[in-house]
Amino acid sequence: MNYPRKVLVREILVSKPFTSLKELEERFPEVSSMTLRRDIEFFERQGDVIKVRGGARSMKFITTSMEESFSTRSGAYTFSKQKIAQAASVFIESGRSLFFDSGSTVMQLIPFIPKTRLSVNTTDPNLALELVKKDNVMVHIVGGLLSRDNLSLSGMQSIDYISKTNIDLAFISPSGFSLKYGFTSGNYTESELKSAIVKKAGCVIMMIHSSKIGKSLPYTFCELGNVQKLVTDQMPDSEILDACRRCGVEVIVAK
Amino acid sequence: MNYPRKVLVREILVSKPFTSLKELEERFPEVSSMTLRRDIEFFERQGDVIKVRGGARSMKFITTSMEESFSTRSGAYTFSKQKIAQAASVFIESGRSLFFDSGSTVMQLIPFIPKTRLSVNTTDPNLALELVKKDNVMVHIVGGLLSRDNLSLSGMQSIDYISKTNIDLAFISPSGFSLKYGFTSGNYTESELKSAIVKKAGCVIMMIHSSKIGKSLPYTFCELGNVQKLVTDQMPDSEILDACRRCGVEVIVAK
DNA sequence: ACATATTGTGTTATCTTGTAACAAGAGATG
DNA sequence: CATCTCTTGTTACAAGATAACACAATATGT
Repeated sequence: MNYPRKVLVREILVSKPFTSLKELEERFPEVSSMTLRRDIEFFERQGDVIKVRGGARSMKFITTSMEESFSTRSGAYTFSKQKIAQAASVFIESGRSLFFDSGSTVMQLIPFIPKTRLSVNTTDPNLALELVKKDNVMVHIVGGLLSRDNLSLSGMQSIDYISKTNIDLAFISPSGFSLKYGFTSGNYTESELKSAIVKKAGCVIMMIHSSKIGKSLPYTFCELGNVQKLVTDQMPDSEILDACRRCGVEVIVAK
Repeated sequence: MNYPRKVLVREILVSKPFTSLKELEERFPEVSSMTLRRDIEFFERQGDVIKVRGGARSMKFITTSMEESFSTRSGAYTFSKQKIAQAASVFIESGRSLFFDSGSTVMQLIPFIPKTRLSVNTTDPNLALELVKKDNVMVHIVGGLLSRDNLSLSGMQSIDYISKTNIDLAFISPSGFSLKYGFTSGNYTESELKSAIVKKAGCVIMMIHSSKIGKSLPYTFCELGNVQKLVTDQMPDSEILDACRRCGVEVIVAK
């Protein structure tokens, strides 16, 4: 089975994001366009390309272009999460040791990280893999058990790790916040870890989407009094604002 | 900005691999098909779908179907690496605590892991994220500094982590092996860590592609005498075989 | 409030592209 | 040598995509 044409067609197809049928026709005038269509069909079955009107798009490029947008906008409320991230990012100063919580809100911080020497610790391997692309950041992953639910690390080893790490600034995104229960999480080992981080961090910045304010989950990992900044996307109600004022928590509403 | 239709359209589009325009027309008879086309166009720009003849294909499904083949076939010598992995996998027993080194060779182990309760520690976040999809495995990530070069973890914290972890079986893939220098690596902190792992592991299985035998890199992390098994894809020369026999190393050639 | 942009939508006519079906040629296989 | 399968070419037809314009609804600025 030797199809020199097919091999060449494949090379062309995978070499760039889109190849038009026209292009192939010009490149291979010795065969009919139907044959080239069939070639495209063949490589679609192989999973190399995906047939679109007028030609084919290379899978390789589809996935890489996906990844770019993936890290920035995934899930719900992306726009407001970006705003929150941007507002929170102003507290990042050169040379600091940071902690980044797992989750989509904190993930949005990545594009806003200033180009200065930084050290970041995180419990989120996906976030770490994104972060390592920025070459001004030393990326540390907190060891521990990887949870299947939210792909974040926690457990005994992670607490041990944190106990030996100095953190200037911790960016945490809680699953819920209410005046009654404080900042809460849905997972025991995780809340245990977050709790340890809050204790060690010089400054705790809570990044919380307005939709999570008023909600509470089973495990409280810290009280309002333990944090320094609260960044959200909508002005919280006066009761919460009062409480923040009493506790000395600066409230930042991202616009 | 409230487009109830668009939200619904999106839900339909991303819920399955392919949605035909017809389908959307039936679901939304109140708008023209042109509008639905434009919706598809919109979500194509968003990166949610990709427009094909007759409708749209969901990105989510495209990438997941891609990933299947991605984790298995990536990089050079994939076929022999799979063979090595398969041969090495027979040593995995239920209930054991394993260590998986970073790298493509060890990555190939994943499909061959038996469906029994296992605990795996790894320095490779990508490997961990693959592994966590298998729900019989407890996945632990060794904490530490994430290297930009090979996306693996090492450093002080990782050694600390290993010192507190019991490992029955360690699967390591060295960058080089020669009789003169033993098993070598190109990175100091990594070789330091690998060295610590070899010391702690009950059984060390070296997975090494034939192309790396005879090569040596700057840092030796262990000698032939420290390992129990050596899995490779081609019969090594007699000098190496002799040395293995003297050191009590079982040589497995994957076929 | 008014006038002006902007945006979303519908309609049509036209054109491009894809498909299906059949036929012919080239190797392979008995 | 007959037959089978696989690839390719041809044609006619159907389906889908696009562009251009028109109109309404909503935003925006004064």
